[in-house]
Amino acid sequence: MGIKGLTKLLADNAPKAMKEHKFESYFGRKIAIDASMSIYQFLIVVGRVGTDTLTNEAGEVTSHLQGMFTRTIRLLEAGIKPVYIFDGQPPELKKQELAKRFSKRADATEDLSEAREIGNKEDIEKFSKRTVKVTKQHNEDCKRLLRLMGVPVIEAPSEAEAQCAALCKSGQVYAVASEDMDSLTFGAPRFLRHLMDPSSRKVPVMEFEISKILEELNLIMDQFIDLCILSGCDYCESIRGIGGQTALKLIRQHGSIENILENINKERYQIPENWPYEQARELFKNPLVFSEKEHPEIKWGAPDEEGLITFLVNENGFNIDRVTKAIEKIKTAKNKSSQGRLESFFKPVANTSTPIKRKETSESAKETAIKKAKAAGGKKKK
DNA sequence: ACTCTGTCTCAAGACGAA
DNA sequence: TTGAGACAGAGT
DNA sequence: TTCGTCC
Repeated sequence: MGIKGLTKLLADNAPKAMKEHKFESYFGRKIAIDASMSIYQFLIVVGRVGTDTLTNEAGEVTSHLQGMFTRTIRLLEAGIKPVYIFDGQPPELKKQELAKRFSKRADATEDLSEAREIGNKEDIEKFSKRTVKVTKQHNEDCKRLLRLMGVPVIEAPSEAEAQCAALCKSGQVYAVASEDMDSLTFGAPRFLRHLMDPSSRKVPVMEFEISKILEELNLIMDQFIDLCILSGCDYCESIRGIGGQTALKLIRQHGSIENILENINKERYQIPENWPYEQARELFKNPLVFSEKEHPEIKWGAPDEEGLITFLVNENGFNIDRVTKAIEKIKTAKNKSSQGRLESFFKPVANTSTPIKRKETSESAKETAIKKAKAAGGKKKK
């Protein structure tokens, strides 16, 4: 779930800390990406018609491979150097949350068989999406694929998001790309949202810098973490009746959760029993991650052409022409970006963030989108 | 009236031929 | 899974 | 731009 409402909270209270950037401006940059999140999305959506997905001869799902393959090529073609981070063991505190998700999936499985009996297509599709789970096998498949592509893979000891943030803190990558706002709470200095979107949608890449967020909110990192816990995170409950806005007010007023608890009206606000906010804070502040020396060196290599053909074509039924063409793309992209990042390419574009709201009424949605795109494009340079 | 929270719903990739 | 948007209801 | 296909 990430941090509840954090995007909106930042848009309202720290708009200058968010900047729009062009996808192309990340040429030559090393970017850390949480793999599980992507795999999950691919399994849900790639090639799905009803309950069917893309599969190989043996009937095993290949949607995640198709998705990971094409997306990674897109990144490489843009000159981006991705490194994928895989999840390890979840922390104890998150187990409760995971248990909830597990039972939801179980419910969905029941709903699914019910829907099957009735034969409602839409329901079948809806419920089957909810039963999707990223398995060990999916993860292993993707690791193998990425290694064959010459793209580095890191297996985190615990939370992938935390490992991503650590890589960014130590300067091994330029930024963390994710849709999960947790990255900021883990202290990723530079965080990108919607990195993958701009191709098909009109959403620009949104870049957050934690230092600017802290500056603009006038908080120190510890207070920001407390703010996130109060707003609602994966590790523990929050206080009913307190959302982002109120949390920010309270943190500004009292400085820490401890002080808030001392001063708050406990008649009005129910503090959860045995509230483990201190442990949650510790998980954000000092998460279990590998240091630079503890994980393999991050290197981008040449693709293993034979290996890719064996894996994708022979084992998973991919079309050989497509794979061959794709390999060519990888090689071309590699040559182009091997000189690294030309700084002259990268003119600092001073663009301010635009608060994102604006309601679109039914039919004019398309038009509005076009107008927006034009307006944004025109404003950027002057 | 206004602000905030909580609950519900929805949609979700990438490509290229037409 | 994730966020966002629309809505209702509670509190100020 | 839209729509069907990828496996």
